Formats: sequence, C-alpha cells, structure tokens
Amino acid sequence: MGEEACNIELGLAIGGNDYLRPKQVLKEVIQEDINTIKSWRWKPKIEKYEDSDHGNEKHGMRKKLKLSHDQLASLEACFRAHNILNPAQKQDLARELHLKPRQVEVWFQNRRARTKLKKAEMDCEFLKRSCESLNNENKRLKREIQELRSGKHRTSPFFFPTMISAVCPACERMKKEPSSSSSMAC
DNA sequence: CGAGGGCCGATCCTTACCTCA
DNA sequence: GATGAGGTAAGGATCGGCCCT
Repeated sequence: MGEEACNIELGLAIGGNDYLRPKQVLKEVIQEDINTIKSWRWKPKIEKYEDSDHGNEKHGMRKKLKLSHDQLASLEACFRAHNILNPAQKQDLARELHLKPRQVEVWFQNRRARTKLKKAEMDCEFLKRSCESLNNENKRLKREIQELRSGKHRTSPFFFPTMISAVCPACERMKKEPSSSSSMAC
C-alpha cells in the first residue's frame, strides 16, 4: 500500500469528504504529539499478519480488501456472463485483476448469495402486495355478498337471485353447480 | 469408504456514511 | 458550524456442513 493510501486511511490528504478518520486509528494517535502525528506514516494492518488464503485470522486483524471500480466492473461483467466460474476462468480473471483466485471465488460466492437474497426479498415483496390485493378483493366481494343477501340490491338491474344461491353459505365460495342442491353447503 | 475440492448459508468484521447531541 | 459517539448498510472474508468425484 502506498503513501497516498496511507494518508487517505488517516484522513490526512483528503480531496473531498469521501473518507473519515477511523476511530481506532484516532484512538491510537490521540496521545501523540501533533508533530509526531504529522510525520507519522500509517502502517497498514494487513502487513502485520501472515498472508494466508485460508488462515484463521480471528485472533488478528482481519484484512479487508476494497475492490476498485474497474475490478468490480470486470467481476460484474463476468458474473453476468456466467455466475459460476470454472477453475481456468477463475485463474484468468484473478490474473487479469491482480487478485488471488480465492478472492475471485469468494466474490462470486458472495455475489451469488446476495443476488439470491435480493431476489427472495423482491419475491417476498411481490407476494405481500399480491396477498394484500387479494385480501382487499376478498373483503370487497364479502361486502357485496352481504349487500346482496340483505336485499339492498333487489332493485338493481344487476340483481339475480341465482347468484346468491350459487354462493355457498358456509364458505362463501361459488358453488360449482349452482342449479343443483342450491340450499346445501359445499 | 475416506480424501479433496467446490458451493452454500450463516456469520464475522471492517469500512463508510448518517444522524444526533 | 464543527466534532465525536452511536447506529446502520455494504461487502469482503471465514467457518462448517453438504455434496460430488
């Protein structure tokens, strides 16, 4: 990691307000003399730990990579083409993006998982709306039945007694054959 | 049948951003 | 208005289990 990245992490050389000074870094340096702080160079935590693909880093600081815009664009494009990579594709993509194959693999795993989650959320939302709409329709039809039964619409040109007898009094559903056994529940 | 590798779901953890006092 | 604490979302990384070869 270069000096620029270090400065960005510290919040020292900021062009805009894209980055904030991390609290933990601030805590570490708060006791320092201001001159020391100015000359201090942030040592990336990543470099303090063994570079391992699968190592358990629970007892150390877990490194977190921030993928660049270009890397993300390539990964996205590749994901759209095929959301599961074969080993050769993984190797090629990793080499092209200067990432480890494991990182590419993890990115695809997370991408698949989060795509699936997103889809599930959208499906859920759609079903909720459908359910809500059906409930409203159900209420409306029940009201209509009630009104028809109470005779409110006897003067209406849309009133047909056979329609009432076609509705089961028990479950309030339309009977399959309204003409036969009209007084019985289905 | 056991080993190895890949995928998935759950979870951890860092980072960036937002809100509020 | 500036600042710091706390909350939250996003997303990279890890773990354990399952399945397949």
